[in-house]
Amino acid sequence: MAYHCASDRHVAATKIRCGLPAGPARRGRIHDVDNVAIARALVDLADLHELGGTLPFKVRAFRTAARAIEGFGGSVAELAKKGELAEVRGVGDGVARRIKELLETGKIAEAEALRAKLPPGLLDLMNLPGVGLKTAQLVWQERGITTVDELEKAALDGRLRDLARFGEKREDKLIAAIAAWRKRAAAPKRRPLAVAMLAAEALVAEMSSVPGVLACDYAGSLRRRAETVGDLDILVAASKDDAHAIMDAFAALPGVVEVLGKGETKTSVVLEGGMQADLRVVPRESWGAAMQYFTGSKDHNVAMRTLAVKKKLKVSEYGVFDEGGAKLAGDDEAAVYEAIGLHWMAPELRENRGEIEASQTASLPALVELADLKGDLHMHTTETDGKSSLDDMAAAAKAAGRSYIAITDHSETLTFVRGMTRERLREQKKKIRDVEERQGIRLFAGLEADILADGTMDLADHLGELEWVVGSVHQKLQMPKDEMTKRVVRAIESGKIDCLGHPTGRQLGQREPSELDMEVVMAALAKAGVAIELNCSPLRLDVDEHIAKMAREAGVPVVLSSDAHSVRELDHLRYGVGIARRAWLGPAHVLNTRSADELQSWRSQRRS
DNA sequence: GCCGTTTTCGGCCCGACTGTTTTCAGTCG
Repeated sequence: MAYHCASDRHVAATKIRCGLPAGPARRGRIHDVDNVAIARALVDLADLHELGGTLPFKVRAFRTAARAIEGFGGSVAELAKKGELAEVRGVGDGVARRIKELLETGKIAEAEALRAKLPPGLLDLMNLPGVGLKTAQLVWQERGITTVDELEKAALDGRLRDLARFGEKREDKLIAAIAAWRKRAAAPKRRPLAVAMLAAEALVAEMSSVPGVLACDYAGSLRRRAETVGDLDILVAASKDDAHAIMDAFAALPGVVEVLGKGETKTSVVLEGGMQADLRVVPRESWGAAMQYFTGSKDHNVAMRTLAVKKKLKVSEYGVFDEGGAKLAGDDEAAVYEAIGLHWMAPELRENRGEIEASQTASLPALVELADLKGDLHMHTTETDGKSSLDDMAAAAKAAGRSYIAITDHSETLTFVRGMTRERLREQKKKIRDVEERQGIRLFAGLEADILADGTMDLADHLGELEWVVGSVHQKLQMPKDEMTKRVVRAIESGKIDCLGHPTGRQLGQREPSELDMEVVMAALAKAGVAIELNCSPLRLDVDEHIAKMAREAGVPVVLSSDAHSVRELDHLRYGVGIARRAWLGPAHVLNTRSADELQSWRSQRRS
């Protein structure tokens, strides 16, 4: 969905009740109102103002602030306590005042007052595709319709067709839109990065072989490597004469279950599994400008265009134009940036989090790349819950370009995966030496040792014999924040682990992260000289980009690990690289960009 | 309501598609 990935609609459509979290254990802890809840309250406020006829720019300001808060790294509630809300770009005095009220009282009186004036259900109408402010107001005022159910009934009865700018066709469309909306409401809205990437890569491969296609690639939040992706944006460069046939080919691809719309430049389809994909056909000479435009993010593009306007230039998906309409750039993405006085920026940086300023001053960071990763320090074998043998993992890792790996099966406590005992670890170490020699890749005899409930380490007296130890929490993930923080800090301070594995335990769309005071954990890591894992498994991506950024700022080395349970999963590293780049990590911030020898010397330095 | 190489007022991103019109409003991305 182009640069609207974190769209206002998305936030609004997945509304949750905002206010104080329920339950005796958390009562009164106002700082638990998180960024997402604050953002949703502001989107609600924007919707209410919009329906109430408030000035559009004021409505937009609330939405901008909501987006900024949703994407903000730290805790906005903490900032509010310190009176530093102005640190968030897009939050001024007005929004700060409303946030404070929300945190103190659990609601915004202004929103409640507006809501009281409006019939309940009206906001839901605006979440329907094709229904915006004007239509919602129209059906409410002219037909007294305030709920989706009423709207559906009116459309089925043919009671809408006489309204201004309505007709039979629109009625039919609305009925279909409501059905689709109901269906979608039951399905997950955003997919993990890996799911989206595999689908997009398949689409790009198919479209690349269609006659007339000069170039094809994906853009959108996927190109920016957001951890979850809403819609896919596929771009094709082609001449106008071929556009029609290319659209037909796209709509007829295997895996397409529904065509939502088809025009000269854009076709939208729904794929099996419910994901939406949009194809744009652009002229060859606009390829760079189109890639730039449809990669987003929205905030990045707005900031970039605002800069262009100041220089009396106009930027669109067709190019950069001067006042006289002369085209300055378009076919090449880097040239588009250069035309407005900026350096090209990696897509992962394009979130309007300082990258434009960095580009202006030529201080953009050099970002880590997959090829920089010399080793992979977390993987499993058939010895515990892996699906591939030690031999196969070593061979596959070498083939993938790694020069060393750590074998880190689970520890004894995890009985349900036949966790490793001391004896089996000693046996495995011998085998590792043998495989190492035969396969010609450096192997570290390691372990993913469990951090027990009290913060002590499983097999604690054996860890000193190992060459790489990942310490991870696998059980009792739901501890209260204070206890969990103490538990993890104790493990870090034990001197027995090299890296904290999947630190929050989250699984995208499946399991919420454990409650953890990350600032305390990060300080402990920095002090003890222990690394933090960015687990690249597409279901985890743990830690996220915000925590990875904290690590960079705290000087804590980050380890990008596949956590592979089969040879195929060694490929997971590429997803984590995207997250690391979004956190502005360079090769120097990532520990496994170092050689095996350098890694060992890092380890021994710490242990001395 | 926010913000500043246009700086405390006066701006605030731009184009395609759809369904309704017969020149365009509304919606979306």
